[in-house]
Amino acid sequence: MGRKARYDKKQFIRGALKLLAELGPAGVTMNAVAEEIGAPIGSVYHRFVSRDVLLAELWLQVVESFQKNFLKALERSDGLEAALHTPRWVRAHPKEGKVLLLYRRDELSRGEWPDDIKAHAVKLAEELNTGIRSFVTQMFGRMSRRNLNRTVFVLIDVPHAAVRRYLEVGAILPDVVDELIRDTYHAVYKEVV
Amino acid sequence: MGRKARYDKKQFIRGALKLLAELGPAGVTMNAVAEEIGAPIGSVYHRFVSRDVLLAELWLQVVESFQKNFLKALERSDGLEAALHTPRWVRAHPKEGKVLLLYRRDELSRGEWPDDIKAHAVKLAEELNTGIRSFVTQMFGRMSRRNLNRTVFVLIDVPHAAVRRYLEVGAILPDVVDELIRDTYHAVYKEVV
DNA sequence: GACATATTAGAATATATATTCTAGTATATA
DNA sequence: TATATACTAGAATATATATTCTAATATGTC
Repeated sequence: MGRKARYDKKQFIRGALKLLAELGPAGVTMNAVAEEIGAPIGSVYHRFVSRDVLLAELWLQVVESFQKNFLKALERSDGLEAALHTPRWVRAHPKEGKVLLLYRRDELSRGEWPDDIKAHAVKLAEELNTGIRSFVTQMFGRMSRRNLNRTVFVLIDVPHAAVRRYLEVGAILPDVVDELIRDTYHAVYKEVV
Repeated sequence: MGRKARYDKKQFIRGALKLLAELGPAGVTMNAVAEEIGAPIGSVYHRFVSRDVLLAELWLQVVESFQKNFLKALERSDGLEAALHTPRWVRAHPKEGKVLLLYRRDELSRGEWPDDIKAHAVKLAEELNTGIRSFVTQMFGRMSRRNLNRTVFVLIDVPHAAVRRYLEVGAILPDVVDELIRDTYHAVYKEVV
């Protein structure tokens, strides 16, 4: 019932993603998003309550994309694969990579989120959390704050740090990145592996 | 010649630093800066051409503060000390730490910088660059892109990554941070040290 | 003490964007 | 074919902040 839609959420999010990767947060104005896909601004607001929510959905989509295979590697107890997932994912998804690694969530979307979006965020956070915790238990035999810290560092923080520098200047990720991540992985897990 | 100043640059920068660390970039409005130190907004503009320039000067001051002892450690060819400088400096300068590690320069100050500020930035960048390069030469016997990459990773990227997570949530830096930085250092430099 | 001027004061203005609002359009359903 | 309504359209509005502007004020110099 009612007229057929010419533009849907996906298109607006794709447009916003492009603008965000190319111009940064300030470039993602509602007019720019509309223009990017040739829609009137009214149609953007027909889909998203606010810019804040549009960016929130974009953010969650990016996080979900990143986490998907990262968690799969963890489930296989393949820590090294999980650590190397970051550069690989970034190579395959350059725009998403920029969003995840160059901006902070609260820089993109600051207001209160609607319940469904908040729920989605909680779900993703919990998935990541339990994924890492069960990996730690597998890996070390038991959970401890220290082991958790080391794992988060090796599987997430270091890979992100290794990649970020290149994304900032828009350079292609060299292979050294993977090499460094690998070295760090073995160093920090030396007692275990 | 003229009346005595009641407010100087330093005070405004200090005020902006506090706001930035507490509220993020959006909290650093010109009115807020003025209010922070009880000055009229006209006096802020009397000292700084624009918000952009105020933030540029703040940024350079923070970078300079960070680099000072970092470079000293490098000059002593003390790579480990240089790597550990990040968590130590952040503990000693929490507000500056947040600014340097949580925000990107172009997020704070986007416009064209006046010549003197640009010159200052170039000077700092060159100092860091030559400091690292001469350290690499000392350390490895010769300069190479690969050795430079490894060094930047170990001395800067990894320490920053280890610290960032805690700054984001306003937590005190635990000792694990130093431990992890140390482990990574030895791992990546294993052929050398 | 008078003058020149660096500085304080803060109200007024400019500008950029998010958001709202009203009108028109196309399609599913009856 | 009539009707309800999801959607398109984009002009008008609201709002937040940076910036400008004009008028005082105090202090060093003559």
